Amino acid sequence: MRVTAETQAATHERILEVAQELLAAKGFEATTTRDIAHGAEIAVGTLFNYFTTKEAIVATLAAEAVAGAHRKFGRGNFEADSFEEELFAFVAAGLRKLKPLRQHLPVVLETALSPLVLAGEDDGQSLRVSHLEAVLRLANKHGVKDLSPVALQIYWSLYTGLLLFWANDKSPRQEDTLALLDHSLEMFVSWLNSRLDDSLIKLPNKKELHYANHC
Amino acid sequence: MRVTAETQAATHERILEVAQELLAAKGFEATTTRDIAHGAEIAVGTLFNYFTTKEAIVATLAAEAVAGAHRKFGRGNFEADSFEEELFAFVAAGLRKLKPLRQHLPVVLETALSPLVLAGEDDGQSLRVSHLEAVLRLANKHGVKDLSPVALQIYWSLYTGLLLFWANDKSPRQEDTLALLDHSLEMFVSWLNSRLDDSLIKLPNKKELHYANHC
DNA sequence: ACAAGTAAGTGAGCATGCTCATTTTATTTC
DNA sequence: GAAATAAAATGAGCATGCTCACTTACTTGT
Repeated sequence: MRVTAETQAATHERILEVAQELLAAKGFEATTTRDIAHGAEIAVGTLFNYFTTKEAIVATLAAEAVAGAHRKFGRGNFEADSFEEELFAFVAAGLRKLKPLRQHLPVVLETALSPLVLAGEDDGQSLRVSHLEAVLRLANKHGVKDLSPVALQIYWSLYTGLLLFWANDKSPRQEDTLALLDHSLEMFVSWLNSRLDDSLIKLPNKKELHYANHC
Repeated sequence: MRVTAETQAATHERILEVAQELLAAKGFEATTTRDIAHGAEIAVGTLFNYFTTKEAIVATLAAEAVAGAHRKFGRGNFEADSFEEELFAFVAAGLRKLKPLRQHLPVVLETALSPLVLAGEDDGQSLRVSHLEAVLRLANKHGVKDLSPVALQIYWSLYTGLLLFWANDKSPRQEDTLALLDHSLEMFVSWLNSRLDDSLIKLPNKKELHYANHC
């Protein structure tokens, strides 16, 4: 069984390699599951023993690509700039790793990047969860304690919007995407700070007010 | 030919009606294009003379659903609250119209809701473009002049993030979504205001600084 | 009134993502 | 080492989104 386990890991890896090559060469639509299976020298049925859907393969590629960046920033041995600047560096590092998949990210938006998708999913959710965990670690490191679920969701909106924009960014070196990231984070972080201030001054929470009659 | 034109419009409408019924009854995946064609009493080929893809049908349903809200707020005869409150009411009105399609919105995220998708698309882009145009009108009405492309893109990130969240919102009356909307808009509008202030005080534009070496 | 031309309709058929009953391979038991 | 058992691989086949060569229906010119 040990031999089998190693073989399985090798097959898993081979599938991902072949998929990445074909994806880069022909794009997502033109790359059929038969192609991938053939390239990995397995049957189609075997392919689906390793990945539940074609999109899951891309999701896994994306998750593995950014895993490095997550680990690097998770160790916390990065020089401590401001929260905003470190967050910027973190996201930018993730983008660099994701570059080969740039144009194929929209196809995983629905599953891997969607918020609140039914839990239990293997590789899809890992991208979202591990990214948000890394953001939380960065926040805590800079004294921004316990981001609320709403704050995390807003961050996720901005992040997925950035990825979608990036996928279609035609500017020469994707500098438009970096500008968008810069402004998004500036807005997000200063909003976080203003909320911290509010809670210190203990202003009455008025957020219930003007959506009560819009339900 | 006039008779034909009317017939076409009727067929177009019948397709949408049938699609909406089947979608509500069985969901997007379980509703086949053969089902829709059969329900509309046309051949499958005819269906694809009217809509380029299955998703385009949903996109059209969504676009038509929100058209009413767009027109209402476009007329500008709405009592003038603050920009933030009117924007909230605008988006909330859109959500109410979209309610029957709530769970099916993710499938059009890739196409209809994606930013910068190659122009020329019929119904998909119309949702994005007309929504942003309505937001621009609201902004101008409240003295927020000429939202920059970046600001619009950030708004779109927040809006699509909201729709994705809404599609999976399990809270009894989707109050979580409204809370998310409230916070998103509060952050967005106060960020807009702070940018207005900045440009008045003519601070040197520092936005190029810290992403220059992250490309 | 008829022929020619044009636009819309049609559905058999294709491509492809995914399944599942069957076969093959690996491991354990005696 | 043979039989039994478990696990993994297999690929024919299914479902379905979409196409396209052909048919049908209607308009126009004479």
